[in-house]
Order: sequence, then C-alpha cells, then structure tokens
Amino acid sequence: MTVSVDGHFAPEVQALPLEISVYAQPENSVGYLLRMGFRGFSTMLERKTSPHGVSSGQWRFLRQLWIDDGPTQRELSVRVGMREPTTVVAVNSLVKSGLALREPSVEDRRKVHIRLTPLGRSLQATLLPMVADVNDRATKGLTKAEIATLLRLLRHINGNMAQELEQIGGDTVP
Amino acid sequence: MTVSVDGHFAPEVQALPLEISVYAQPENSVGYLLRMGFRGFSTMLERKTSPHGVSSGQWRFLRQLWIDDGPTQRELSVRVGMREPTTVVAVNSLVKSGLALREPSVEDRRKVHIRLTPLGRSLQATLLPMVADVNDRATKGLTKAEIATLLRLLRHINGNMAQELEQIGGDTVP
DNA sequence: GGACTTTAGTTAGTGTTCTAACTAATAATT
DNA sequence: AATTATTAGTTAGAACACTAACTAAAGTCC
Repeated sequence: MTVSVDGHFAPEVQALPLEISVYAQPENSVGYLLRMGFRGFSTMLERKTSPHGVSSGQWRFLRQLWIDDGPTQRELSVRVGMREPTTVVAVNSLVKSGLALREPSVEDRRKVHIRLTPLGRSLQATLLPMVADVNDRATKGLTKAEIATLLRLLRHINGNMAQELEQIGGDTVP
Repeated sequence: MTVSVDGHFAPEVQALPLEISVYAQPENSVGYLLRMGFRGFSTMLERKTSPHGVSSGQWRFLRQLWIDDGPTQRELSVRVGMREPTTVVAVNSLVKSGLALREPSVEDRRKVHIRLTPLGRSLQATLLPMVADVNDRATKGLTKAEIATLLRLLRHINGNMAQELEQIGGDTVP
C-alpha cells in the first residue's frame, strides 16, 4: 500500500493509520480521479468544438442558453454554476464571437439579459452530438446499468459536497 | 426531457434524436458531473489546507513527493499528470514556500532533482488526514461497496479517455 | 568529429476560474 | 423623504493549467 510506482518505499506513510495512508496514493482518492476525468473530458470535447470556434469555457454557457435563452447574467451564473466575474468574462467572449448579445432590461436598469444570436442557437445542432460522442467514448465498455450507477453516485457526492460547502462557508457550488 | 428548470420549452432540442438530446441537460452528462465534483472537492480541500500555507495546486505535487522524494522535474510532471510548464510554476511556488528544493543533477547537467525540505515532509502528517476527511464527507451516505464501485467506474472512464487522447492527438493526460 | 536529433527545462502568452473590492440602481426602513 | 441595505454587474488581481516556441545539454550517425 505504501509502495510507490517504481518500487521505492515511502516510510513516513507507515506511521499513519491505514484509513488515512490509503490516500497517500492518488489513485485511491475520489478527488484525484474526478480531476483526471474532468480534464480528459474537457480536452476531448474541446478538440471537437474548437474547429467551430467554441472553447470549453464558452461551451458550458452556450448549453445553458440553449436550454433557456434570455436569462439575466446573474441567473445564468447560478444555472451554469459559476461565479459572476467568470460569467462576465464568458459572456464577453460569447459576444465577441458573435454567439450572444447583451440586452439591457427595460424594467430594471441594473439587469442585463443574455440572448443567443441565430449563429449561437444554430450551433446546438452541430455541438450537442459532439458531447454525446464524447460521453459514449468515455463510457465505452460499461453497461447501461453501470453508467446509470455512475451518474447516480456522482450526483450523490456532488449533493454531499454542495451541502457541506453551503454549511461552512458562504455559498459556493450550487 | 427538453423542459428547462423554470418550465420553458427548448423547442430546438426536440429536432434532435433522443440519444443526443439527453445531453442538452447538463445533469445527464458525465463531464458536467465530473467538473462539479472536482470543483467541490478542490474547494473543500483547499479550505482545510490553506491555513497551513498549502494551496490545491501545491498539494498535488506535495503528495507525489511524499510518495517518492527526489525525482527529476520531468518525472514529477509525468507522475502528477501535469505538463511541464505547470510543474515549473508549481515547483517555484513550493521552493518559495520553503517546502522543496531544486537540486541540480551531477551526472546530467540538464536535469534537476526536486527534494522535500524537512518542513515539506513534515506536512504529510498534518495534511493527509485532511484528504481522508474530505473523501469521507464527499462519500457520506454511500456504502463501502458503492464507493469501491465509484472508484472502479472512474478509473475505467479515465482509462478510456487516456487511450482516446493518446490515439488521436499527441500525448496528453497520462 | 561535425551535423542532426532528442531530452530537460524554461519563458511567453492565453484561457478559465476564483476572491475581494468597487459602481450603480433598486428596495426597505425609519 | 433621506438614509441604509440589498442586488446586479463590473474591475482588479491572483492561481492554475495549457500550447508554442525557445535555450542548453546529451546522444546519434554518417
């Protein structure tokens, strides 16, 4: 358990209780596996979408706008699960790419609605099949039941963490 | 399936095949769930480690050095799963914080070995229990069998993606 | 043994995300 | 009605990760 990749020992680890020393190996940590998975997913998707001028950052916001066009910037932030400064940058980039527009609200001059351009909307037909493809490749070799289980377990731990973070500090990760 | 959070319809989605339109909803995409999971995990861990002066970026490198102290910078990159410019920055920060040292190789003047300081090594006893705790909180409510399944499934999809990315472009994500 | 290739590390520049601190507009309170 | 508080959005500055292009050292190959 405390033997590293190339056979050396990490003697310090052995001083710790077993339940803890397990996490000396990244492969045993959910966090590490999530990180590698997310990075792989993101890289694969971006390779497909970037020829169409869409980066992985823009992608997440586009998807939300396809579901519900014209939210305020705040609403968009909450739904995508990002902080507002992130949304500002992302929307700037969508506007710059001609995929969305900022439309000042008429009844509340603080608010701005984000609306897709025809180009932005039309990309759904091209891009959505790409996520489907990446999901398929990522889950290759798993049964439908296993995939369902994976989704359920991931939702469960995400729920746990959202609760945990909400409890302690402020209001991150909706 | 194509009804958004607040009850509006997203009519365009309905033009697509069902297997694809499923992914219009982020909650059905493995990629989205991995991203949220990773972010939650990272935030929770950083809240615990930052009082000890360790950021989530440094953390990953520290853990690898605890397993195997004194690798070259290249070796460290590969084992942590990051590109070399990232490692340069991370090692700079570890050195600056007094947690590690750069030690020029004697038999090959291109190489540099990264070695923990006593301080860097001593943090293991403090920090490793924190990951254990975060893992526990994240997986609360799941049985041991479910956790084992989750790890297995995550390793599986990570393997798929590593293979996929290796095949197509260059050499990302080890 | 001098020209080419590979390897190790760095620098430069970009994208994504965050927190903290700000401006401006609206709502609430006395 | 004037002050105070809240809400929406922005800017500034940082961390983390990437690709592309570079320097320097070591290895290969006529």
